[in-house]
Amino acid sequence: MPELPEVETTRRGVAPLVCGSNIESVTIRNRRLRWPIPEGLERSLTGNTFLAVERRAKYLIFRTASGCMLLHLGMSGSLRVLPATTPALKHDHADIVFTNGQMLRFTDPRRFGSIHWTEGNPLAHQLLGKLGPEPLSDDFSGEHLAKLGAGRRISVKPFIMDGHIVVGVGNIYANEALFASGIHPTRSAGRISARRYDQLATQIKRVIAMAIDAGGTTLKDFTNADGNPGYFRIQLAIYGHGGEPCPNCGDPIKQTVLAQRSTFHCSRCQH
DNA sequence: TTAATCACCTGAGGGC
DNA sequence: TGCCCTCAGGTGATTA
Repeated sequence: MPELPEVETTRRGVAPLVCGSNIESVTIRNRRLRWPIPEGLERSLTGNTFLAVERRAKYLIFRTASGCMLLHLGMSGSLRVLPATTPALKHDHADIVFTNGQMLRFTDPRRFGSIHWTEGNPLAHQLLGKLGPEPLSDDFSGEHLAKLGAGRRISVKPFIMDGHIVVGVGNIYANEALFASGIHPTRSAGRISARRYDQLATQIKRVIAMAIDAGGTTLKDFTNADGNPGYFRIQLAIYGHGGEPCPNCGDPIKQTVLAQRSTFHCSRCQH
């Protein structure tokens, strides 16, 4: 289930394989995703060349001379570069075929992903324009969290998962960063000191950077551009360890539901 | 304006 | 073995 590190891993895997490749044809088998794949995407892409593959939040931006394709992997989406003759399977939604005999294939069983086309500035697209800073950028800091959290009653976990606050912090990394910071996930965003927000921002950066270095997180659905799983799961301290001893104090890790998401915390270490 | 909830979707896993 | 149910998750839309 792609979070920001998985998307970045996908970008790094795909970019060198598709940049500079000329698009010969586009096949859409099933337009039904979170939003329907736009009619005319085939016409917009065919004959073009991918100039660059960038990322903003969990969106991949495929730049061409005439516009950009925006792609979100959703919960279960994946991109692979394959020989153009590879037979399609049930959940293969789109193939972008290059003149060099390769193709970029988008697969998404749960169909939470999406594909868009824009001829304007992709960063100003309605889905990207109002997003918060990238977690690894200098714009994201404890000061930023403290400023936006002031006066807010919302629990800190859904607060840091809100893309308008900071992008790319999904459920797994929110659990891990809060545990590493010693902050209880239900604590109100407006009741956390500047010093603790500094710790939290540092831990969010650390956890996400580690996951990117490790190639993403392996859960049920994620494979990178080579079709191989990520390797971060073995380093998860708390996510998925409900009932097991806390690695710090040995107390059992509690599993609850907060804002409709599985939440893991240690009552002794987090407050 | 803020916070909570709903809706979308399907594979995996467990119980019977 | 097969059926049924529950769970998981990101995020925009809707509701309170």
